[in-house]
Amino acid sequence: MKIPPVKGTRDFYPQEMAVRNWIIDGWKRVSVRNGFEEYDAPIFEYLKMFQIKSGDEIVEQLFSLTDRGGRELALRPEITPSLARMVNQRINSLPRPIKWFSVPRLFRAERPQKGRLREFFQWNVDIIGVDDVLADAEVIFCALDYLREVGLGRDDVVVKISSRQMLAALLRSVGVARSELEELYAVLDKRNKLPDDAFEEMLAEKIADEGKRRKVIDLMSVESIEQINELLELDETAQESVNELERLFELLGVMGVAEYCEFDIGIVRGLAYYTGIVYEIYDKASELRAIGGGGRYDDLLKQFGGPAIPATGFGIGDCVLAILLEDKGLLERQLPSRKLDYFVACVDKSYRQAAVELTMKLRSAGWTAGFSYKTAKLSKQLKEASDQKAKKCIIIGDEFKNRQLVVKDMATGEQETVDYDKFFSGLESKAR
RNA sequence: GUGAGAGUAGCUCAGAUGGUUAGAGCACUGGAUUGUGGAUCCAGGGGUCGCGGGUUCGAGUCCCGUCUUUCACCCCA
Repeated sequence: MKIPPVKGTRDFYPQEMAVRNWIIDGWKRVSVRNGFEEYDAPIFEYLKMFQIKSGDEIVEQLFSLTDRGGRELALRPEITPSLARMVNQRINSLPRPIKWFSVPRLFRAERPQKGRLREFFQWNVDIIGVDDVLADAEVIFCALDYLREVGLGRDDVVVKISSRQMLAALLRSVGVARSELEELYAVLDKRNKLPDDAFEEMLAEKIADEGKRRKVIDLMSVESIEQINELLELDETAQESVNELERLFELLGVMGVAEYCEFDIGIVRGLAYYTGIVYEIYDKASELRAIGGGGRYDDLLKQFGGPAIPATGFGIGDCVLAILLEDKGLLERQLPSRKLDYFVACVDKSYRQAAVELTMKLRSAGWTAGFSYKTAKLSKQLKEASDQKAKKCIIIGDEFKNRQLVVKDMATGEQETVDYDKFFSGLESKAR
């Protein structure tokens, strides 16, 4: 009976595994050099943990189960709640700022489509305990540091940035009630995803008043922070958040990544918990869904039963990123790394044991070494050596009776006969 | 959850109007070559044609269902 892979999952053959490792190793390396420490949490949590933040709607999109003790659990669809829990548990003993990252494997029971699967990896980088917009700039830099390193330039990716707090203040100043904001965000989030008339139609369902609606549409059409000043009289909160955004762009300039960043008032994020700066990372051609996104979530730890501590961070998934990297031709070189330092061949069955023994000696000395399961035909063994990308091939033949080996350089084809003991004394000094 | 397209060997795909034993290239295994690899040539293995049901003397081909997949919508943490 053939059992197929589960819907929305991937098998990682060595080829795909090499790509996955390359992506994740890059995430980790960049996180560490930006001063972040790695953490992780269980792959399943109490179901209710994921309901706190997002409500019952989210439950439909979770893989959930009841264990034998009757506990209602769910495979994690994100790691931020676990992060909040972990930080809250030790909030009084953790030195601040808390700069942590993680590469969790996540699960969402959605219908798979381009760039979205049911099981995936996500790079999460967060700074907890810093109010300053400098922290937002630092995590954005961290994301760009990675993207730049793997070869994505300013013609490939863009970070679109706005501020929830500013948007809220501006909407209130044009007459939108505080209680209407939440629902409106969902519509405004579509601003960049819909044609103008469809967007306006959708907006009309939320805002009946023509004049008020016009003002919102005008507001959502601004293309720069300066334009906001021209369009509206700013109250104190609005001015504060505009200043904050301006400072963020200034800092991104200092960090040398300004050309990757642009203001876009249409960035709202679907998620309710964002409180300040929000951003999404897109491919420049905007052909794919968002590569990642993030923002400030100053109230989240409190919602999870902790003190009110400011926090900011982002997440980047592996699916869209891999598609973009593939499109840009940046994955071609990521092949499985089965590269042998030495391949040990023997010309005759009688030398087989010597070949095995020699191979193990090489391995113990720290070299990557292999031998063939075939003993017939040297030519076959040499073919196997080149298939496995061996740098050198050691041939054990009749010279071995005089304790000598033939060492062949597979790249140049040159070979020399060397004394067995000399070969090993030379090797060990090299390995150190 | 809604809508549309697709499913033949590990991969890419042939297989008019239903008709004997379902093919090719690549990949894989072996040989040509008993102490010298990447090439070439030759040979071989590999398929319940996604699965189930129906129509028919006969189904890879037509019909229905189902699963998977792709794309879009919903949603996007």
